[in-house]
Amino acid sequence: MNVRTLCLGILQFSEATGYEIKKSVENGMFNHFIEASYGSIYPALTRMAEEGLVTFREEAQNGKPDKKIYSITAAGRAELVRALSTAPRGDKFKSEFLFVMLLADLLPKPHIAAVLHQRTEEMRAELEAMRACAAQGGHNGSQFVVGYGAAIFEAGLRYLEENGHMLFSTDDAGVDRSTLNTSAAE
Amino acid sequence: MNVRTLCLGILQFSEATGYEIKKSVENGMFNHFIEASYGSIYPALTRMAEEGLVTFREEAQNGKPDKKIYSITAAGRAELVRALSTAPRGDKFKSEFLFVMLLADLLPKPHIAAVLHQRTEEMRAELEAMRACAAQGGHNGSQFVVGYGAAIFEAGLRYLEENGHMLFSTDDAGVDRSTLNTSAAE
DNA sequence: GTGAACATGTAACAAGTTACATGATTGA
DNA sequence: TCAATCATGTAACTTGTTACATGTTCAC
Repeated sequence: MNVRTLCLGILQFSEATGYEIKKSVENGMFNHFIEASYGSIYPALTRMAEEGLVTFREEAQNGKPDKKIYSITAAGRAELVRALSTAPRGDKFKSEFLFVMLLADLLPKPHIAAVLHQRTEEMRAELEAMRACAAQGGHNGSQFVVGYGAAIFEAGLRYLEENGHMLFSTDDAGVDRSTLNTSAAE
Repeated sequence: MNVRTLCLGILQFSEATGYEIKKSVENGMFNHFIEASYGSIYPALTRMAEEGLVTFREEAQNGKPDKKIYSITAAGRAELVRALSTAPRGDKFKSEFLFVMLLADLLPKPHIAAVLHQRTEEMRAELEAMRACAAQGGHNGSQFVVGYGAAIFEAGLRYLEENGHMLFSTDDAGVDRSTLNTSAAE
């Protein structure tokens, strides 16, 4: 999924400026599974306006550049539906944190403890933010999506709390050379 | 985290060819939070060999190109530790599936049902593969990491099973225009 | 005899991020 | 007075993916 579709999806909820789109992706209800920067949002909006997928009206401002408030058009909605209709690709999850934990043996234990603690706190904060969003309600889709995020974060957090100690038990046989490449499919 | 660090981390477990690194990232125990393609692995390995972070011995093969079996060096290990010591960036989760669910209103219900069903089956399969990996054991780090993945997938799967129906209830007030951009921090 | 697995490598391309440029206002 | 928020936009840069090139063996 590209930034274009992302913008169309957000504009489907309500008209917005590029700035607002960025903010809603950064702090809003969906920040846990979506991402985009100004450098990709602004060009996408400009191009889609040329193509008739969105329109905008300008609002003059004091000092700041004119505000461009974008709305999705019928053509844009059609394009959005088309994009949403192709089978979604599998979820992508990338975690530097887990990679560090995987190789925890190589690092001093106090450092591991610190990293673990910090990640726990981050997740606690994110979960709380999500629950606050969930409490505000919204339509079916957003409730479902926020609920999913909360479920995942809860599970992750609980796992860290209950299993973090694994990284410190002194079963120091070094790394296991036999099972790394073994997949269940083999 | 870049492909270089990724390769060093895997070589820390055991020597391997570029091909094997790719496979272990694709099907191995850690495929749920790591990713890399041949097009990034091979150049990384070549360059790191030039820099002395890894070494390799060649094994002649019939028909196939010579096998290059890479090992991490002391310098490589130092570089790995250095890379692992900088604070890990927050986890990144991207989900086209959730984005489609967010906008489920726009699509025919049978289609949503199909997408939901497919994602459920995919996750069920992935979870099973992960549990098989977990059963094989491994050192602390890998157990922790595989366990984390399993916990997350279990939670996600359970959520889909228990809440999928939300997307079909006929509370058709359209999309909610008021709560989209509202973050908990505001 | 057809496709998958094995095995390496490159070049063109895609997509997005970072950093910069500009500048008023507002709160700590 | 210093940082943050509001507001748009561009250009250079990173990073990695996709597709191609090559060729054998093995299982169905």
